[in-house]
Amino acid sequence: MNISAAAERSGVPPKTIRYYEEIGLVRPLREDNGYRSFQDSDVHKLTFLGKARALGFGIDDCRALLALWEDEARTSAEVKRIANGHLSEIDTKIAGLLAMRATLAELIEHCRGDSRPDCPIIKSLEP
Amino acid sequence: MNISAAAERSGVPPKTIRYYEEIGLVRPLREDNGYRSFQDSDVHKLTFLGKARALGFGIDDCRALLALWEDEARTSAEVKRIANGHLSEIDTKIAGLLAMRATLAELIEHCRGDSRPDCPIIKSLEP
DNA sequence: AATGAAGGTTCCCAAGACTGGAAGGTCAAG
DNA sequence: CTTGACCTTCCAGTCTTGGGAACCTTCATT
Repeated sequence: MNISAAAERSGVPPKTIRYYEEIGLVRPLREDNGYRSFQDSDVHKLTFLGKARALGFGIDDCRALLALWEDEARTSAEVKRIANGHLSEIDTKIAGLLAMRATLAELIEHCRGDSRPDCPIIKSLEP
Repeated sequence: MNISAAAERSGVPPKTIRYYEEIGLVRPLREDNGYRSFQDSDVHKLTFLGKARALGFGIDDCRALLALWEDEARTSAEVKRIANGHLSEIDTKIAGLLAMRATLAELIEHCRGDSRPDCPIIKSLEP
């Protein structure tokens, strides 16, 4: 299977697949002509990676999760540990964004948004 | 005033100040020896930028807000427009993160996290 | 005067995770 | 044989810093 077929089946764009190969996440075989040759197992890995990325896992987490997936002796505790770490990061980001949002929304609420220069948003940024 | 003093007063690190100069957000004068020479107005701008960045505004928004701040003929409507645009982006990000968080939290909840390989988190990533 | 510390300067590299484009090889159909 | 759709590699850019090297200036101390 060529790269575009693998891309279509996995949902991961060709460019990204090449990048994943470059950083060692997948290792497709090569045809005599130099084209990458994807097995079903490669496509499965790519699909796995696509889903993990969609959940926001970073590349390093993806690498670890992929290794665990292929490790029959894995423990669910290790998987859970990684997932919990990622969850914490997400929560931190959400908290930061919510704080920003609250401040910003309040400023916007008090801004008349008319043709005058007077504006609490600008005012809040002033030294 | 040298760069480290300006950094201290504005709260913006020297490296970041140099970057802001590079992209034209501030234009400090230069001493004969080549050192940057910051006026109070430069420090005020940097402080303004620091606050705007802390609210999550992108560099382009910061540039626009800075211009509006210095424009006596500005309209609060224009400021509000930028702020609302940014609020939308924040809301989009929050929504994405909350969706991820919900999925991930549910998976984690159902993962026993023991020494066995069986794991709903990994399972959800499988093709 | 000489020296050393503490500042300043520029420039390059790294991050994360791709994405776009250029230059060129390969393949199947007409 | 040509066309067009693939494929390949390599280079560069994204965005906002942070780290560090190599070098210059200034000031204080020996």
